[in-house]
Formats: sequence, structure tokens, C-alpha cells
Amino acid sequence: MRYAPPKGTYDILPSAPGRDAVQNSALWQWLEASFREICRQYGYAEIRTPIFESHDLIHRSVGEGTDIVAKETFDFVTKGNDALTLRPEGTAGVMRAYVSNRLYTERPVSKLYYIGPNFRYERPQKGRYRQHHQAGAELLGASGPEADAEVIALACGFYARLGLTDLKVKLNTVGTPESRVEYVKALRAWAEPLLPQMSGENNRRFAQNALRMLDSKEPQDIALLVTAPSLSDYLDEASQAHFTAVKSYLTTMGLPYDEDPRLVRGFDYYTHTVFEIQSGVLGDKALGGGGRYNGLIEAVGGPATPGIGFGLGLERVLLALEETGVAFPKTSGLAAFLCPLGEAARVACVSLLARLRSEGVACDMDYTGRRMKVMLEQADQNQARFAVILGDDELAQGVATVRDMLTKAQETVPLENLSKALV
RNA sequence: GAGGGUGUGGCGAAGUGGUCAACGCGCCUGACUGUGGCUCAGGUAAUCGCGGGUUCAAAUCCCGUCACUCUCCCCA
Repeated sequence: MRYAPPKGTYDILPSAPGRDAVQNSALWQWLEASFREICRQYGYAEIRTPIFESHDLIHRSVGEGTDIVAKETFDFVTKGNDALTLRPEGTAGVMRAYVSNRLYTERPVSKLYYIGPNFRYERPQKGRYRQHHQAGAELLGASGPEADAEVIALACGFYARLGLTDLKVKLNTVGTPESRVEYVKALRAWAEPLLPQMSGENNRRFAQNALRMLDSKEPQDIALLVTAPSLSDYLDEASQAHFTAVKSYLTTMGLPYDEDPRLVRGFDYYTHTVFEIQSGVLGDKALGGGGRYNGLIEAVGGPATPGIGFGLGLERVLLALEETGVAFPKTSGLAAFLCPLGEAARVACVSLLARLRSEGVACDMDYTGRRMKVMLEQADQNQARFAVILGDDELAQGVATVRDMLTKAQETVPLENLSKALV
């Protein structure tokens, strides 16, 4: 029996030409390093939380009415009868950890980032996996619009650093829970008589999560929605002022955005600012998104604390980079590959290899015992800068032949000077 | 949840009823007894997704099944 990876998952392999970019571990290292670096610049520190959390945490914080929780979570019960859920997004777990560890007592503002897998039980397709990876950041303890702008700038800065263009930032505000309650009331009143004309999906949403009716992509719904009440009419003054300030900061930072009054994201915990970043080359598919969630920390048992953050789908970043034709960075190889000729040289190479490595030289040696040609090919495959050839002649004189793999120039180097010659 | 498409060596991919299932890449061997990325020659590797049926004969036709993939929905 041969096993395939489970549906919607894939293996990430050492440099695998001919395979999908998402399967290339070197690209993941590059992506992750890039994200870590920009987070460091913005003053964010890494947090790592479990990939599963209690069923209730995930379901309550993301929202029972959301698609993600209603039909896409991996839920399971342990032998100890604990109901758990594989995390479908990053924020809930980070908030839980923030409260569990009372990080709010350490400093007034916490800036956290994370990178890791998330799980959603969906039919896989291009750019959509059951296990996908997100990089995200959360800014906790700051309620001002500067925080919103910074978080959006961080997300955009990450894409820019990678060389991604053709992006759109969609921006909206969903106001406070109070104003939203009023609005949803009005929306439902408006929608009720129209339900027979609306899609089945929006009928479901009407019952479970009326706000998301706005987000429908069905033509019949879109036509009807033109007459729907507008959320902005229900916003209180403070919410409007906050949104105006966020927009103005973005403009100041030179970050273009599209205001989209119908943007409603898939999590219930959002308040005020919500945003989504779309990629033109992926047909405006979302590359990432986020928003403010001022009630969430309180909802998971912490002190009332404002927060804002985002999550970015890394598979989609790779797809978009590929689609855009951005050149992926070259991976760096070994400094040296040792090629022993004969048994005596092989024995000598084992200790030479150990010595070079202890001196900090990235190196490897041939383990096949095959011909010189094959050894040099391996040096080539490993992108070694130098091949170090050691045969009986060299051994007798205590030297090695160092071959520059690019120029083919060779020189004889005493073994004790080897590490200096390999730079 | 709905609808398409595809399953042939490690990868890509011909073949649509009839001798030992092309070819390309990779890998291996040699030309080149201690010198790679080129070339040439040879070689390795496939019970044609699985099960059943039709037929003298099936990768090819029929039924079933599984897997993968794409689109819509939704999302990252």
C-alpha cells in the first residue's frame, strides 16, 4: 500500500525543480525569513501557540454563524473527552495565549507575530488547501487609528519586500457592536420581504449571520443589495472619526486603498476597521486580510483590550509571486564538497570533514565511493563553491587539491590551511 | 454543497481494440583507469489507479469504485 498525503495537504521538499513552488522548502525559508525580518523592523515579536485549541474557544471567537466555523473546522474529541479544534485561523489562539499568560500585565502594548499552519475542511483547489500556512501579526492594547494604519502597512510592506505588485487594499469599517446591532436589525427588516428573490446562501445567512449577506457574489443578490440600507448610516460619530483617521494615515503613508462598503469579513469578532488585500494576478483572490477586534480579548476572558491584526496566506503569496514572474532567490550551497579517491583518502576525509565543520565551514563529502566524475557532479548538485580532491598523491604530501567549481581553477593547499582557502 | 476534467516508469507525456506499451527528463554504465555542467553509445525502471464485464484479443469499449485536479460557493 502506498500512501498519498491527505487530501488538501502536500509535502514540502528540498529544492524540487519541476514541482509546485509551494513544495519547495527553500522558498518557505525565504518567505518566513522575510516576514520575520519585517516584523522585527516594525517591533513585533514572535509568539507560537498550539495548532489545536479548545472547540469552544475557536467556535465562539470566530463566530458560530461563520462559514469557517459552521462547516469548515476539523473538530475532534480526545480520549480524555476534551473537545478540540484544529485552528482555522491564527488570531483566536494568540488572544487565548495573551490572556492565559497575562501578557497584558507586562506592557501596555503588545505586538506579536506568528507563522504557522491553519486547517479548514474544504474542497481543495488552486491556492486552497486543508492545511495552509499563514503569517500574521496582532497589535494589542492600542485603540487609535495609527495602530490600524501600521498593521495594514506591515502587511503591504511584506508583499512589497517580496516584489509583489498588482495588489489592492480593500477597506471598510463595520463600526461598534452596538451600532452593528442596530444596522443588522435594519438590514433584516429590509431583506425579509426579498428573501424569495435571494439566493439560498443568502437565505441561510439571513438566519445565521445577516451581515454577510452583503458579501454575496450571486448576481441576483448583488442586484437587490443596491437598495439595502448602508452600514455607514448607522455608525456613531466616534466610529466614523476613527475610520476617517485610518484612511488619512494610509494616505500619508502613501498606501493606496479602495473603500468597499460591502466588504464584510468571515469572522464575527471584527469591529471598526476591516481590510482585505487582493491580488490582481490571482483574479482578485484574497492574499490576506484582517481587522480590528476590540471585544475579542474580553470575550476570551481577558481585560477589555483593543486589538487589530491580520493573517496572510503564504501559499497564495507563492502563487502570486509565481504568476507575477518574480524571480525566486537562489539558495546558497556548500562551501566545499570533499572527494576522496581510495580508502585511505576516505578515512582521512571523515576527520577532515569533522574538522572543517567545527571550524564553521559548510561542507559535505562523497558517500557513494564512485568515480571522480560522479563526485564532482554531486559537488555541483550541492552548489558547492569548491571541490576538495584528496587522493593518495595529496595524502602523501599532506595537501588537498581545491577546485573552484565555477572557474575550474585548481590549487594545492596544505590540509591545515584548508578552511582559509575555502572562502 | 454543485458542476467539469484527468488517472500510462521517479517526473512529463504518446498511444482510442491486434506482435516484446513510443519518446523526453531523471537515474545508472561506458567513451573519459584521478576532474562536473556539453556530446555520444548502452542500460534501469510501468502487473497502463483499482475491481468487474464485453471480446479470440482491452491502456484502448462498458459498469462500478477510488484518487487527484479545476470551477462555482466560501475563504488565506
